[in-house]
Amino acid sequence: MSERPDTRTRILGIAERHLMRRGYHAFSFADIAHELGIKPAAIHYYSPTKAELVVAVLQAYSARFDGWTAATVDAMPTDRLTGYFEIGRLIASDGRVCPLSMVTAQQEAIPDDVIAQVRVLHARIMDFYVRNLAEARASEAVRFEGSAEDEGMKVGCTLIGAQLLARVAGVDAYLRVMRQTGRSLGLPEQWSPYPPSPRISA
Amino acid sequence: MSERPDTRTRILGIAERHLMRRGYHAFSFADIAHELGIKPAAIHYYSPTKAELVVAVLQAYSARFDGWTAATVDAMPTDRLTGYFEIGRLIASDGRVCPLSMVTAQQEAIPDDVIAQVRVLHARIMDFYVRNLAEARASEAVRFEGSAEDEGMKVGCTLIGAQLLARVAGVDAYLRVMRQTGRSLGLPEQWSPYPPSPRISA
DNA sequence: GTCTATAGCGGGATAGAC
DNA sequence: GTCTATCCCGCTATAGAC
Repeated sequence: MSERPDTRTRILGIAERHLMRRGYHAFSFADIAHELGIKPAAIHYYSPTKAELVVAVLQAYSARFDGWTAATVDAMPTDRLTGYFEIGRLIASDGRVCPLSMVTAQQEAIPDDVIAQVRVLHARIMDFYVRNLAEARASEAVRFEGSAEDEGMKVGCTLIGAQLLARVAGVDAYLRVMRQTGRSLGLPEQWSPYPPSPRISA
Repeated sequence: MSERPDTRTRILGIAERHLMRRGYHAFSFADIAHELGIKPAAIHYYSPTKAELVVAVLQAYSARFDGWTAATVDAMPTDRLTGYFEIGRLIASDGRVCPLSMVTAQQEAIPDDVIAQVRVLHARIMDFYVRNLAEARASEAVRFEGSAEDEGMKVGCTLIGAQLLARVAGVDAYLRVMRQTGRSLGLPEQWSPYPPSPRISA
C-alpha cells in the first residue's frame, strides 16, 4: 500500500488543489503538467477538455464526501458536525476553499456541465447539515430556533464564508467564526476530528 | 440632475458589476468597451492596467459603503443590520456577490495591489458588524453569546456565504438563511431598507 | 478622448510521430 | 501514454494617428 497513485489520479488531485486555491480560470493544464513532469498536451489524453477535467474533480470530491458521511454513520450527529467543522479547518489552513463556493462564485463564466456537477455537491452537503442538525436537536444535543432546513443552510453558509475569510484574516478567523457557530448551537468546545479517514480534506 | 455619468464613472460601474458577477479573471476590457460602445484600448486612457482599474472599483465600493454607514449614523443599530441584510439581498437578486468574497476567493491569482485594497474593504465591513452588534446588545435589542467580534465575523461570513448559495439555489435561499440569522439574534422579521440612498447596491 | 494597428503572451485544443 | 508541433483564440498593453 501507499503506492504512488497513477497519473490519472495524480492529475485529479493536482487539479483539485488548484481549483480550490485559484478558481476555475486561474489554473491551467500547464500548471498540472509542470507539477507532474509531463507536457500540457498529455493531460488531454485523460480529460479531453478542461470542463470534463473539472467535472471529474467535482465527482471525485462528492464521492469522497459521501464516503466520509457513510463512514460516520454510527457517530453522534454532534460529532459529525464538529468533525466537518474540523475538515473545513484543515482545508482553510491549506489556503483552500470548498470547491462548491469556489466554482459558484464564478459560475457565470463556467461551462454548464461544471455547474450541474456543483449542484450535486451542493445538495449532498446541505443534506448533511439538515439531517444531522435535525437528529441532534431531537436528542436535545443542540438547540436552535426555526426549521432544520433553514439552520442547516445557515451553518453551511457560515462555514464557506469562514473559509473565505480565512484567506484575508488567517485560519484563526475560521476558528473563531466556527467556534462561535458551535457556541450558539450548544456544541462541545472541542471538535472531534472524526473520523480521520476516509479524508475529504486532502 | 440624473445626468448621464461621465465615461470614467461608467467604466467603474460596469467593471464593478462584472467583477461581482464573474470574478477578476473572467471579465475583460473588451466586455466593458462593448457595453460602452467604445474600443477596448480606450479603457487604458482611464486606467492603465487592469489591476489599477479593479483597485479603483474597490475604492469606490468602500467609499460608498462608508457613505452608507455615515448616512445611517442616527438609525437604530438593528435597523442598520437589517438594512445591510437588505442590501445584500438586492446584490444577490442581481446575481452578484460582494466583491470582498469574489476577490478573496481567487486571491492567489490576483495582483497584490488588489488584495491590499480588499483588506481595507474587509476591515470596514467587519467593523460595521461588530460595532452595531455590540451597540444593539447593550440596549438589549439583540441577543447572542460570546464577544461582539466573534459574532460580527460570524454574521459577516453567513451573509457572504448566503450570497454564494443564492447563485445555485436562488435568492430565496439567501432570504431563508438571513431570516434565520435574524431569528437567532432576535431581530425583527421585517427588514427596513434603510436608508435607500446612498445606495451601495447599485 | 477615442481610434487603428499590432505586439506579445498564455490559454485550450488537435494531429500525428514515437 | 507521452511527445513535438502547431493552430487559433482572447487577453493586456503599447504606439501613434486623428
